[in-house]
Amino acid sequence: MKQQNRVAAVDRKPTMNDVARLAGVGAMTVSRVLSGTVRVTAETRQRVETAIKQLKYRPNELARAFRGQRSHSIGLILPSLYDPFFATCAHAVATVAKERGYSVILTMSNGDPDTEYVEAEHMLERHVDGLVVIPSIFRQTRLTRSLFGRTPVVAFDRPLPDPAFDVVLVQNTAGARRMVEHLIEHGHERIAYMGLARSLFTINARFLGYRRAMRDAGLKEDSFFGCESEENTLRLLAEKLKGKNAPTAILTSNTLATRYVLSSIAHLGVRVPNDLAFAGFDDFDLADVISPPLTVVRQPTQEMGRVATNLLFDRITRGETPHLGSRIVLPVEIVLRRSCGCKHRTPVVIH
Amino acid sequence: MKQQNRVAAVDRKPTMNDVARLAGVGAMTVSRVLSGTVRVTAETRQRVETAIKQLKYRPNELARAFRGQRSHSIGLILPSLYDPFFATCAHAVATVAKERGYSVILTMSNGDPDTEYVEAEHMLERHVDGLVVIPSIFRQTRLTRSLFGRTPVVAFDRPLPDPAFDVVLVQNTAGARRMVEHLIEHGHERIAYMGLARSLFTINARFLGYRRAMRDAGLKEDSFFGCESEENTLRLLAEKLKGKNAPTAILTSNTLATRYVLSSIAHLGVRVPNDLAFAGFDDFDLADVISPPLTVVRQPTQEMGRVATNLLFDRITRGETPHLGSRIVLPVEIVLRRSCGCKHRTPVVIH
DNA sequence: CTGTTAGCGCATTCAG
DNA sequence: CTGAATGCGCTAACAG
Repeated sequence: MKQQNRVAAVDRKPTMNDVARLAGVGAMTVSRVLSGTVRVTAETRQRVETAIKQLKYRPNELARAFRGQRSHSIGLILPSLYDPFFATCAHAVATVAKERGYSVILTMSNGDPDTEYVEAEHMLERHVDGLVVIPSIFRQTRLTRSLFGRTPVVAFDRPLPDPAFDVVLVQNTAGARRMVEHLIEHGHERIAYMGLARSLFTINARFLGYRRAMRDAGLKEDSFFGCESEENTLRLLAEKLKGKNAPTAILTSNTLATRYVLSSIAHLGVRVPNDLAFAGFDDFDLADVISPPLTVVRQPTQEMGRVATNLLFDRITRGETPHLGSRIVLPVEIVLRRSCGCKHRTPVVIH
Repeated sequence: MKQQNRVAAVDRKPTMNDVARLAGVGAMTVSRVLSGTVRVTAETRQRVETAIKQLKYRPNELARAFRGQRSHSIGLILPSLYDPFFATCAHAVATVAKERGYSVILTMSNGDPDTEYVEAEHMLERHVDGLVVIPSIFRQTRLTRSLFGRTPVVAFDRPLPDPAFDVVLVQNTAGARRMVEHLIEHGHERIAYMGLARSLFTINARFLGYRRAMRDAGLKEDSFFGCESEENTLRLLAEKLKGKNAPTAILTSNTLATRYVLSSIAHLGVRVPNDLAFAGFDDFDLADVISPPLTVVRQPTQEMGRVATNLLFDRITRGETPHLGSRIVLPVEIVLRRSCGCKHRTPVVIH
């Protein structure tokens, strides 16, 4: 019976000491070869590298993190991954982290402040070097600066109440406002805003833009924040459309609301844009495939995730936690398709 | 000037020893209070807990993992998070991990075998207790059992070549086959299969189901695997529809292909299901909102992620890495809406 | 019931 | 240029 290679027979994972012994050098020399920070004789390096390969040695990042007071990982807390918007954000964050050689620890808050808090604590226990988070609910979140100590935290998509946190947002208010102005240019005067709970920062910010545009035009606002379910939305839209001051145009607060309204519109047999013009906030994958193609405010989703993560790495690198965080607001685009009444054969993008 | 609380003035994070000192006990006692595995006098426990609160002590999970040879984290490698299908999988995996008190380290392969390999190595360096992965490309993946040593790995959605890996799949072939049979029942004889690259396991498996159904019915197959872009798909569909043996029904391989075909259909002004019946593999959010609502094979996406992750935890708990992995195949459903020619007002789900 | 010792794998500090 | 000692924070094993 052939003897097992002694090397492979070792049960536990090889350590730096194993490598050093095999190469006939000290552990430090191995460490130096690995890190490359200090000069080592070519011949010694060679011996070490051979030993590493022979043992299939892999540095223990856990030990390294433990020792070095730097975990080379960041935390990412999102409400959910079911929403493609959040998933896209996550992709962007993870991509930037990878570029920096960092790992991402992912967790979801489900939009619940308590879960969010507990998960943030877990991240802290894991000694993440920093945290990127899409906060749960503005008025209810338990995330405070003191919770995190010196660990940098960047919020994005939605702000955190404590201004000490950095935050990256998009032009929610301005975007909604411009969209409404466009609808007004189409001649609409009865424009409704349909959204999810106003307690969500983005939904509210967009509403404010809607309201501003309506007021500036001397029009009466007509908004509804109960689009939490398909049923509710259908019921409401049916009512609205039946009334004698029925809206002739609608702006939805986000993709979920858009989806519900779209479904309701189909149920009710309303024709878009003839019976009702329609625009949504947040672009999505099938927006230009459905009929008619949907006019939307497009937010720079990936960009937002990238900017937030880069900002976090700035903080990590500099090691400072300023008293007042940065507030970065990214521009949105208006994508004119046909649901608003435009006749463009292909989308027109306004910056 | 009021003196800063001595406790808060400490710069570094408090350690177990700090707590022990403050409570006037040994570090082990603190450890025991925390773990709760050994009995401690109520009074002592009280003192320790007070000290913990006072110092805002948080156990260092890094040290614990390092010491305990168990990182309490699992790795998750996905091709991408842009695809809502993958994102849904990720959500399921992360949810199960959270239930078990585990962290998830997330990374993307971008469908590239080399990236996948490098990322797997990173996971190993981080000493994840296990790995859940949606592999890149069957014939090209470099993920082998020997790479991982004793670290358990579960593949899902797509298998890995090495049968030593556990894998969780859905009924790709049977699902496609039944869908085609349904199309045949509608009287179609020229049914086309349109898909992405056949090198992808799922796309190929579904094609096999399509082919089987066609052959069993004595029909001629007509398939195309170039739906990698909107342009390609449009060009191809236009050609196909122009030909004298133009298909009267189409089955698409997945949501991306469905999207491209949908867009092409809109461009070409083809009416569904009158001019062309249409069914897709994989349900998606707007499938029942578009017009006509789309008939699809629905796969149990979340369930697949959950099952895979639970299987992984089984392996982790048992500490065994069997020579032959399990192969779990989850059932799919046929969701009959209207694009196939059915008249149902609401979807009919066939199990 | 509680304290002491020791060591997980690595890299900083200090010698040689 | 290289090696030895030391300790990061925690917990198993052993004493007391």
